[in-house]
Amino acid sequence: MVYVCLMAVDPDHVLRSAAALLTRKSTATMDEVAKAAGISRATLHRHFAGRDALVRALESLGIEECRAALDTARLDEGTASEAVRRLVGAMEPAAGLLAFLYTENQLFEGEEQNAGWSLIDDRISALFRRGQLAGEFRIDLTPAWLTEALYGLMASGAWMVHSGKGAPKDFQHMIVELLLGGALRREES
Amino acid sequence: MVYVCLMAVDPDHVLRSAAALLTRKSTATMDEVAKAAGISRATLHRHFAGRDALVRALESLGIEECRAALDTARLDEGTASEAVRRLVGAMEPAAGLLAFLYTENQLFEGEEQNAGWSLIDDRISALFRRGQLAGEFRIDLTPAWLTEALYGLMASGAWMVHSGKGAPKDFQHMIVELLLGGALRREES
DNA sequence: ACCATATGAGACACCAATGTCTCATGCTGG
DNA sequence: CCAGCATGAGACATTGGTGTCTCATATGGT
Repeated sequence: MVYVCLMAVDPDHVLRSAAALLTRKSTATMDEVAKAAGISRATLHRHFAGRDALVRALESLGIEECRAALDTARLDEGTASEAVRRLVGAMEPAAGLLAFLYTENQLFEGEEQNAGWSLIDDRISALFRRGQLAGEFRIDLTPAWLTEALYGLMASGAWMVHSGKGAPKDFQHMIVELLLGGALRREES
Repeated sequence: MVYVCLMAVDPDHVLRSAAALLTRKSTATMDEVAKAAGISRATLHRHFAGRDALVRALESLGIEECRAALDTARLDEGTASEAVRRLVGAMEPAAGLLAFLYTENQLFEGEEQNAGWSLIDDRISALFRRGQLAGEFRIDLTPAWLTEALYGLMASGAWMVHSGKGAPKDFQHMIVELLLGGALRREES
């Protein structure tokens, strides 16, 4: 007879609470993370061996959300511009978590889970490359740089929204318009 | 009789060493910082009361470098586009330090030294606003967002160079072209 | 009703980094 | 040469966070 999850704590809920907290305060202690999730530190420790394990799990969550966003954005359909717009919209909910991981991962430099990120980078880079081949995007900016810039702009956008200096509803527009159109005004609308 | 700095350690040299190190490893200990500067931890501690004081000093250094970059870029001269290009070029040496402070300052949220940053933000925002008033920049992206985006792109650029995925010589071009022109290809060259 | 399991609360040792101290050793100016 | 001071090295206590443990309790299945 197998006893499955009696008063089980939802690990996903814990992860999302942790993500929300660490997004705001990246140095939050295990105790704070536990309180934020509404559980005790002991229980938190039962589900995640330690802080490293927690961050790893958060990284996996981030990778998974990115993958899901990439899927729902259907990068192969329509013009590359439209795909970029969909992508930014789909990734918006994960922007805060990504910003946290973006700054945290410099510590795990040259580690293992980079494979997961590489896949995501590749898919985004491929999108920009598709736009270049279609004559839609300029070719003097490498897909790798455009990908990195997309991350940076999403982090800036998330920071702007989080600090109250920008409205969440403008998130997608701000990023897409700047990334694709740039700051220069165009005569041809 | 006043004895002035006999075997004095150059505080500026210490700060720059610390900046270079913390740019790469933001969690470096005081011991590592001291070793990087070629001094003992005791001496480091004599010059900077603690880690907080060190970070504060680094923040002041960053503010000062930004101010200097703003001055040398002569934001009032020529077109706003040219001024932006000069600004990015002038700020490039400080990009790594800025990226470090950018992630570190979320801890000192709502503190005092923000006044220094506000001045810098204002000058950059004013530049973008000037470009808008001159009909050079589009008006649907706020100066505040353009400023934030500039920071984000510089951080991404610094990361790209630091990780070896991009050449330092491309730093200015990558950022300015994307920020001003965007990713879309233009028929009118 | 009973038992198995997960949880909460707390105690505990441990570790890394910090901050403070002392002392010996240099160097520099007079 | 000598006095004075900054430095380097190291010892030391302290702190904050972590990881592990135990025990009491509540809950859900049988």
